[in-house]
Amino acid sequence: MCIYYTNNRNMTSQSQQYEFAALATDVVIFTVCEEQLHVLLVQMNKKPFTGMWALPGGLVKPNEDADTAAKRQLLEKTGVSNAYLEQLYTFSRVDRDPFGRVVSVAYYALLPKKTKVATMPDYADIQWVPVTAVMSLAYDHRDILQTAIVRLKSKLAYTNIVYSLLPKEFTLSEMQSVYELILDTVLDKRNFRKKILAQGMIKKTGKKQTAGANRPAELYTFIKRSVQEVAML
Amino acid sequence: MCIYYTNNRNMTSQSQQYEFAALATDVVIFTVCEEQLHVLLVQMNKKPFTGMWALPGGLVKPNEDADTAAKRQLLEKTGVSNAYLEQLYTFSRVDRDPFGRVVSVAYYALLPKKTKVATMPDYADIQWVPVTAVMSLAYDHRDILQTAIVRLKSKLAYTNIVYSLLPKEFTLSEMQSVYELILDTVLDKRNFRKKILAQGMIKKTGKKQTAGANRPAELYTFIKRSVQEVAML
DNA sequence: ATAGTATGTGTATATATTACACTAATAATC
DNA sequence: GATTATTAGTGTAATATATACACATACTAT
Repeated sequence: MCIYYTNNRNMTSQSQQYEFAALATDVVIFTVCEEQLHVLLVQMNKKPFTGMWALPGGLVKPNEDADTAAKRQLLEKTGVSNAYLEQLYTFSRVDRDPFGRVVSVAYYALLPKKTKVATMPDYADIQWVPVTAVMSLAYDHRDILQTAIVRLKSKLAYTNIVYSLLPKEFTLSEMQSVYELILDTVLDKRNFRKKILAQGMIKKTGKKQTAGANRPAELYTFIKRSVQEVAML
Repeated sequence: MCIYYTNNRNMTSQSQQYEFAALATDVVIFTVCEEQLHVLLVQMNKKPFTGMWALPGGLVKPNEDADTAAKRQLLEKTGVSNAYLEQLYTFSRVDRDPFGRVVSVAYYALLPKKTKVATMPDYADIQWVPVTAVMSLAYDHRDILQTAIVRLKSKLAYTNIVYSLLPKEFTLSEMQSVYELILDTVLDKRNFRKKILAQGMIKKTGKKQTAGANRPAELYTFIKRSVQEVAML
């Protein structure tokens, strides 16, 4: 790494115009609601993507690392600062941005429910969209989204990150439903409960779900809300 | 992403000096030999890291994406062009390079055996080093190596990438030994063979290992040399 | 011929996964 | 207040998977 770098120590981009790329982050923000996996999209109001939808994102600032920039994006768009956020993949196709060389460090975030999002002045619109309803997106954001969905599926199966998609207190049916939606499977209720409870990662709160014209469900909570590598399914 | 970008369309780095980072790749190149996991390191001959060891890497060229740059690094350092190569993580700490803002997209590669490496004119030395013997490294390369080791361990366990660390034809003892070394476990020979053979991913070649003052081992080969997600252990 | 060394193999036990159907608790309706 | 509709909650038997464990085999070197 050093060798190329020292050959180009003056950091102007005049003669070596593309040696230095613009660095951006794009964040795939997921949530589950109404029995569907949703992703937060913004509608662009700048050429050449006017009217098109894209993932929220932006350039990394001089004093930021990519993690910080992604966290900032998440906060600006959702007001949430403590969500699960993980680096996904870096997309660097030379022609991925029509304006020039922009490399994007993509992240994905998981929110416990459809957070109310304020329309930003910089965008035409901002909305939660069911992932099944997402059509074409600006840039290579379709690829980024696809990569995020694959990652989410695999992480759900072998870690406990489901906690980040659930509210603090939740029912076992809600939890099972999250797995079924995202993994696109049907699970046996008794076997699911047996397995999840055997993990020892959740406990009863003692409380029960209030509303509902049927038997009220026990509310559970995660003992630790931190990521652990465990075969959940 | 678009909003910031369009505000800074002129791609000179004069006024917004660090908005545009230098983009580099560093490659953690692994191989197994002499019953140890080895990593390829280069010794630097430029200040301020003169004499220090580092991961092979370099700046991404204008017409390259990060994958291409990593592949080139691997080829330049080892002469190998068909190894397993996977993006690992992007390291972007603001002060990770003493010369300025350099963001590194790290990769890791797996080679079937200790490939002979030619000393490069740009480096003081280049060597295979057992990972247990690696002390401090230049930049944040210690972190990168650590991240790569963690990734390698987990990928070994739930995919078949072990094929990329083995020669075309190999014995079951060799294969078991790779798992034992990297995962730092002891495995039961009969159970290991039962499980691996049950996967149906390898087959006998019919040939036997020649040399050795003992019973010659059957040689096996992978039916497909491509990555599949399978619980191997 | 013998000694040394790594290869190759099977079975019994324990654990984990799967398949499967009814009762319980509540709200809404009559 | 009895009935209906709806989701919650529970156990067992069968199958599949994982584990623990010891000796005969095929070769080289002496």
